[in-house]
Amino acid sequence: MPATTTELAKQYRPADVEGEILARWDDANAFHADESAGGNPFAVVIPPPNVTAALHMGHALNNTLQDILVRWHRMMGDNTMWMPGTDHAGIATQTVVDKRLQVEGQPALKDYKRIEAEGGNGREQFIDKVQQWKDEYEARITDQLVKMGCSCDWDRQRFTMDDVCAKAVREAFFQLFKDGLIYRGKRLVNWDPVTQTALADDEVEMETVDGHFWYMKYPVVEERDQGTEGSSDQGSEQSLDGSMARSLGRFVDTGEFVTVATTRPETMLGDTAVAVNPDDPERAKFIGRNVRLPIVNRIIPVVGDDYVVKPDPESKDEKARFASGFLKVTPAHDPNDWEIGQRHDLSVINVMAPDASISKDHGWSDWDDTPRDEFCEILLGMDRYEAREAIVTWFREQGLLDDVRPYSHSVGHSYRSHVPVEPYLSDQWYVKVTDERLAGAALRAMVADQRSDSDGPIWRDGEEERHGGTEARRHEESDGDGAGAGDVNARRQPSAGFEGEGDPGALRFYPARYAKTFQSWHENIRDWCISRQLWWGHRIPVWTAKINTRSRWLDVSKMGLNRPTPFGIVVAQLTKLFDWSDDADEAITWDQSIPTGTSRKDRQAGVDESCPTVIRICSRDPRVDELLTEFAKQLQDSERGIPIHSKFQQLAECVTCIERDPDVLDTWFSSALWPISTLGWPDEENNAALQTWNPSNVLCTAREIITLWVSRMVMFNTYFRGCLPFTDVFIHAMIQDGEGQKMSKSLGNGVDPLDIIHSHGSDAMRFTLAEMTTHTQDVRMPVDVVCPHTGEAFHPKMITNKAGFRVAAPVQKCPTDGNKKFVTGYGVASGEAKATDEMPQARNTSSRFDYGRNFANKLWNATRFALSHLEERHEGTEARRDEGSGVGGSLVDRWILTRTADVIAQTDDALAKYDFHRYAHTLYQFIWNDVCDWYIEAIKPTVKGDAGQRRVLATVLDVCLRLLHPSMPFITEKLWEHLQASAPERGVDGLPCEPSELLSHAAWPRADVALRDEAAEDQFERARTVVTMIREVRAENKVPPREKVEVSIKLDAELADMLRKSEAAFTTLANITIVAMGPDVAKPEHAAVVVRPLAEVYLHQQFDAEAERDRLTKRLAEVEKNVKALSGRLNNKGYTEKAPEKLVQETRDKLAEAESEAAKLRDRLGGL
RNA sequence: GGGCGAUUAGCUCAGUUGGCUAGAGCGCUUCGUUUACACCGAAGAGGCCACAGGUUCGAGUCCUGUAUCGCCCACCA
Repeated sequence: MPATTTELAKQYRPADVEGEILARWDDANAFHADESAGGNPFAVVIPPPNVTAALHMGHALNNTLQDILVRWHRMMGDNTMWMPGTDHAGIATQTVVDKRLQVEGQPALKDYKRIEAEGGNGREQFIDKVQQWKDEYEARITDQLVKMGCSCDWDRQRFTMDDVCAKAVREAFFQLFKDGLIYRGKRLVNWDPVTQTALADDEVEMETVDGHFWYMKYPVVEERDQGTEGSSDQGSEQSLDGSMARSLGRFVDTGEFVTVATTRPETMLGDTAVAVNPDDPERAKFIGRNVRLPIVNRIIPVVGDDYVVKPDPESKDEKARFASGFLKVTPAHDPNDWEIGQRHDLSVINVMAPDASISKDHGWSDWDDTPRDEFCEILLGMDRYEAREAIVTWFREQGLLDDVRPYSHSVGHSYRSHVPVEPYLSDQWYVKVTDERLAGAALRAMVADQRSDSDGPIWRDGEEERHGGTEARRHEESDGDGAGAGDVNARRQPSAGFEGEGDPGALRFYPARYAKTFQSWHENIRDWCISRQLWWGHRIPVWTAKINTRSRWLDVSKMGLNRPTPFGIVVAQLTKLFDWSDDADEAITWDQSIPTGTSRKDRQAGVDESCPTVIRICSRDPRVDELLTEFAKQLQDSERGIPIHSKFQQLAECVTCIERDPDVLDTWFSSALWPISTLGWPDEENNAALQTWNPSNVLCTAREIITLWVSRMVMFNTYFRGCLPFTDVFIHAMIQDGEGQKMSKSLGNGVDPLDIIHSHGSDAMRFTLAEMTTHTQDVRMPVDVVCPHTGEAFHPKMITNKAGFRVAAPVQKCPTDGNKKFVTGYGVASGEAKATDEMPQARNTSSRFDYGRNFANKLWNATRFALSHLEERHEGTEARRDEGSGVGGSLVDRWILTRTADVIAQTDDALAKYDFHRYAHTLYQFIWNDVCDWYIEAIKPTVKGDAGQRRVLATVLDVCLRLLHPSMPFITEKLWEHLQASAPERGVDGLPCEPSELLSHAAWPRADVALRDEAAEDQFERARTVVTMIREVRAENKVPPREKVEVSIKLDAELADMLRKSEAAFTTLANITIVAMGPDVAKPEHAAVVVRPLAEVYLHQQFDAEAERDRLTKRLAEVEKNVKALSGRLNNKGYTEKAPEKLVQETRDKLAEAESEAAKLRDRLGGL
């Protein structure tokens, strides 16, 4: 295509270029990777953005950095694949959609829940609504990524809930279940009593609340028929038993009291112990005794637990100042108490209904067994805060309230309903990540030099005991395989990519400090709750069947089965139906359910392990779900007398009821599989993509996600494939606003990348983001607004909002026309202002991106200049390499080539270390200062007639475009097209420039060491110094820049010779005519003088005594200061004796030079 | 409460094993529209490197402590 500089606008206009370049890449399917292509594999998986919202600046940063790495490796010839996709983001998306439905006045979640409860398909209907949202935002996110220039393999785009990923999720769940690493257990969840759902931890907002500490007295009791002393030993054991409480009559108050301190008196109804610190000298003696819980009259033990803070009124620790030393233990309503309960095997008594009112019907297991006061019944049905008032009043009236002290503390609130969350006991699914095979494997995955061994053994014994994985352990034992890590690896299929870099033990963090976060997380990890009471997500593939206890054993032998268990019967039936033949073990597994009481005693009550009443079935075969759905329906129908289909009859004899688990999996479960699910795992056979690109090479992410995501990917990838998900983890900074606040939707300070692309262009955004990326944690980006009336960008008027954040005032005035107004992102987000036709919403922008925009424009114009000269080769001055002056023969040419070679090396080094700042900064300085300010200026007088020089120019430009392409893909691709047309022959010895249709596919530059020319660098440096001297004296003497002046220069012969060789360049740069130059040049009359060690420059006919005296005096002061510092250093004996000789010699040389210059300056001053 | 980071020019930030006469971009001052670029060029001004101790011949850089800001984790006695 004919391309001439006339086509290039005087200014770079991104909007004119970006669309066209995107189309070219698209036409060429430029970023599609072929797994069979060979070469070093290089893979990156995108951290899949949530489909909750459009991308913001943090995503722009994250994806820019990935794209830089990906484009770099693609150009280096690696088999490069960047996997794009999005995350379904369970609760966040469900909530956002629910909110939108509410705002739009449409049926919302609660309506669909009602439909579902009434037997309709509310669940499906609601999921459809979420699906619509997902489609909309997935498209929007993809559009944003495309417009940012992300070179993802769009043919492979995935979504965490698409079929491919769902298959992986199901398989992973099945395997973990089968291996005893998934279990069902009780846990306190963050319960929102208003919306009546569990909340994830990150959906809980901490707010400081002014409350009180109440000090309540519990009477100490002892058994009547024993002495007053030493009754404790057997009492504590037995008091756990409900039968003990029934015989309260055996206990009498001793008249002693213990005083517990609490911020939540209402939970005392559920107390099952009082704890004291065993090291507490005053109170430890109570351990083993019992107290009577007032109101309820439950007899509860005093236990010793070092969690309890010892009281100390002088302590810095607020808790110690407020503590009474006795801690009431309410396992059902406090997470810490739950832990204490686990340690001491305490009963768990839940005294609240899901709406957080006091209730006896949700786990108040000893309601009928305690001789409670009548007052207890009055409390039933009260809201938790009413109950608090009532209970405090009761204690006061009974004289049992010791004290009340004001106390402010932080309390978790629901981000949805804004009420305090209630820790609430419920059944949940867990992954036993505390297992050696998971957390242990994650620790072993770390590269040795980043792992600190400070905290004893990597794996601590007895961990699972503390975190309550009892059921899972039992299962493991019953399976009898007790699979250790070696076992796991043994049955994994080894794959081509497993050796070397991807081996466990190769995981490395950049910057290294984040390895610590990773390590300590795994050393203190708790089992992972993976069930969520939501609709949007991967549904848990488990069916719960109730066993017909009457018939279950009778017919087993007659049925001819070799599995005399209810599970065996189910399997036998399903095997027949699905023709699994001998592979049933591979297709289906089960978990004998234990009634989910919470103390060991509860669990044991009435449970005969050989005769479970309920089994949980998990299958890796999705067809089972369809079949069991049908079966479940038939079972229901059969209650209405409809006969069961013959194929289900045998099943129906042993199963009375079956239903699918209603919960979905935590979003992070599918995210944890992302590196393998996207590549088609679990299919290993003939799956070249998986073999090639797993492990991938680097994960780029923000640090907040190390625990949530990185950890789990490492554990799962290691467990399922025996290799790492990636070898490098690069953690980049978080972008804050100009006030140092996190960017967030609610503050309206988030910036849409498309807004920046609109105001500055994609390349400018990317390059600036790269330049901002240092190895610190956070970077600030002041946010400006663009007046929608005039397009003017300015810093908005800020206010402090109610929560104390600095935000843009909701309504702003146009800076040029005060009558026109507009609203800001904060105004809209906070609901304080609404966008209208007269008052539209402003786009955000930031002047930070001027840096990249100006640089893009500089590159654009430098290229325009270069191309206008390169085209002239058509006019008959056809160049052959090494002809005439020779390629790179002149000093400036040799200099720019050696600089180019140096910059290539620096660029490689920076990128290899994920040092994006240095990458961008190096190129910025090189292109702007070296290429534009010096090289191009220097060659202006000669380039037209010097074909060799044009070759160098074309080569340097070529290399600049290649090096810059990863960060500025659009402008460089566009300019590449023109360069191809104007100068198809490029490259010099030692720096080949192989042609390529697309710059995206061009080879990464590689320079021969022979191109390095230290002499040229040194010589050019001296020439540059002389030019700068001349410019300085010109400016001081107010010589207009365009005026050519006559100059004589006194310098040594070698330098004079060199400058004469490059005279055209030299005189152009300084805009001078040389009158005389050499060691013997004398100062002419009426000449201005500038003196440096290197040379003395005389500006003819510019003598101005005053300016001269000023300049020389000023310089002399500087030099004298320097002399003083240098000689001071040399006079220090310690320095000359201990510092390296080379350094000392350098100092001596510098001093000599400075002294010589000082002498000359004094001489000149004397001559004035 | 535990952990991590930051504090360097008016602003946003570099400064890699201690050797610094401390740098960049923006902003500011002076000059300038010579045909690549005013999103530009030339020349300049501007810093007790948060504070206090220590190690060292030598500290922006290493150690200890203090202050302020930010982030992550934990946290309802």
